[in-house]
Amino acid sequence: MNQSGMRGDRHLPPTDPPSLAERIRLDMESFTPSEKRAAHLLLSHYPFAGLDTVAEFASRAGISAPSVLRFVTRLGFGGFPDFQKHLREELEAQLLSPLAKASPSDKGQGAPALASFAEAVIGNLKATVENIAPAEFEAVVALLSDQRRHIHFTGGRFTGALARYAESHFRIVRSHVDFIEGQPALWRDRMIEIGRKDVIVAFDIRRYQEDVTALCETAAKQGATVVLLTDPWLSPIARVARHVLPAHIVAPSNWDSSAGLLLLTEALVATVTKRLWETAKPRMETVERLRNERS
Amino acid sequence: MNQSGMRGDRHLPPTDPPSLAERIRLDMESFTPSEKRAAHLLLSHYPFAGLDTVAEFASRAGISAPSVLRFVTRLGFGGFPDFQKHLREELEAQLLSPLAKASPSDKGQGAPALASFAEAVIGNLKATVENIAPAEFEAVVALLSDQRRHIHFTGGRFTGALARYAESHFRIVRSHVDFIEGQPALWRDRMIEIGRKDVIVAFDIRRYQEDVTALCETAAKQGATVVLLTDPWLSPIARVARHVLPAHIVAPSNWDSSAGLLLLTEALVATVTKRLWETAKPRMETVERLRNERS
DNA sequence: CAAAAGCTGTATCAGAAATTTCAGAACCTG
DNA sequence: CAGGTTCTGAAATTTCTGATACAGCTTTTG
Repeated sequence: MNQSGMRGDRHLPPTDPPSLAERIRLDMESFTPSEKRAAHLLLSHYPFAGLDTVAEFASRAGISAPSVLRFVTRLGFGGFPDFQKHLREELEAQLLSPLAKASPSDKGQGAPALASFAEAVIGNLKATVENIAPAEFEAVVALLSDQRRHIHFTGGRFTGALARYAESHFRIVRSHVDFIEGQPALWRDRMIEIGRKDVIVAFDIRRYQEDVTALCETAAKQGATVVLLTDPWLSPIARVARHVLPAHIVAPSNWDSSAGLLLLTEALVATVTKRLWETAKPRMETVERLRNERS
Repeated sequence: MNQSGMRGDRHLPPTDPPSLAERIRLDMESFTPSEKRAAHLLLSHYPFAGLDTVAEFASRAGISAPSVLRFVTRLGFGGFPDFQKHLREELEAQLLSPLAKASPSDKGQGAPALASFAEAVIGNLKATVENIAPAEFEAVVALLSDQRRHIHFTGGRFTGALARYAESHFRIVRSHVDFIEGQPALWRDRMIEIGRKDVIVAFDIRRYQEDVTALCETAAKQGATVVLLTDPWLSPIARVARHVLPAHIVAPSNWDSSAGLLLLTEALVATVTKRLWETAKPRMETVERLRNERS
């Protein structure tokens, strides 16, 4: 009986308002390239991007005005004013309704995976922030803001990318910054130069890598200050580290998430940049100028 | 010259949002009768009543269009468009930061900086997830799960680290994975081998890098499929990209945050790993065994 | 590889919207 | 109640926006 009902309830979204944004996401495939640009712009600043003029919208999206018009026409509106009116009404309805926020549970295949993954990552970030001792964070900032010291970044097979990311930013903010490959053969020789004025910033999460540990132990033995970014179970490097910043890493995946480590890294970059602004600003301008000249 | 502080607009109240509505309430007495009607209409449906046309607003308020114009002029705006723009911006600011109550008070201490930074990053992640088209994400997963294709990762000076991060994971999950340096000299030769069966996954956010764009354009010209992870303003690579995944990147820093890109990367890794589990599992075990043997 | 179809931007136009002008109405003020 | 001031709206004016036609280009298809 009632066959339609059987499959129907699997497709009909239980959520009330068939938001325009949702429709756009679903139809994204059928759009032409420039329509996709318009769609992305609109979704990224939904719905405010659409409340400006056609010219403004087109300019921001990097397409021409007629393309914008064709876009809104394809969405089923009679014209741009119609489109704007819809956005305003939707916005008003949404703003006046009490919750309305947490609804958009998309049905598709990819979305739930992405959404739940994101949720887990966000949980990690919150937990990470709460478990960082302010004094510890501040101490690391002070260390990295000391221009007389040399800063060396290193990491394991996955976290090495984060170390590189950190290095590529700090290299611009201040001098005496470099990256050390994890393989012993690559750093054994350089260890002769590591001393009391050096800082090793190591990234290491579980499946702790022996070569990174060895590097840090050697450096510490020579008097270097070791800063460790790791997981809550603490890499063995913690034994020789002056400062430890742990991040939560568990995600619904076969892999650990490094988002917390990235958060700490970026927060350190941001804070140190502000603290060294007087000297960092001219450096950044110079770098920018050199880049432009080259091209 | 240029004595800061002389500017007239310095009398900003210490309280955060000097909402227009508040000002109108305070100045209500000084309005003329028809201006009061305009003010009441605006406040009763704030701010949506002001987003319509002058004629509409005048009609609803029961006054004439010129009276509306005089009203907004008296409020200090250069014209009706200015007035509307202000309303939109105020609305957007209010809607986008239901969390960001604490304004970026740069007290310099470490912990608040970390907390507010984390809040911004979390906001970015949420916005990123909401603006990703499920079909787009799914399409990319399918592409990266196709074992017959070759996957190449690349990125700019900062995002290159993310590309490496992605590569170091996918390399273990499946075969035919590599990393391409951004510098043209390093990839020109390899381009000869790029064809229809190749997939280029490019990371590129603003200050878009010309060499990465050139790489993708060349690859696309040879028939490769280009996947782009970028910011909401879309790297020029979007022109040749089959799929685009934009991530929000604005943070209270002099630098952009790549957390959204990392989230997408890790979500892709997690999903593809699950999909290829049959073949990925033995691969991962083998990798693990080889690592242990070596040490 | 050629033809067809589709997509996109430039140039242009029509029309609507905001703004100004100005004369009359309402309201004080003495 | 007359003179002056302020306020208001109809109509004229100007600005600017959204819409369209068309041609070049890219991609697809046979």
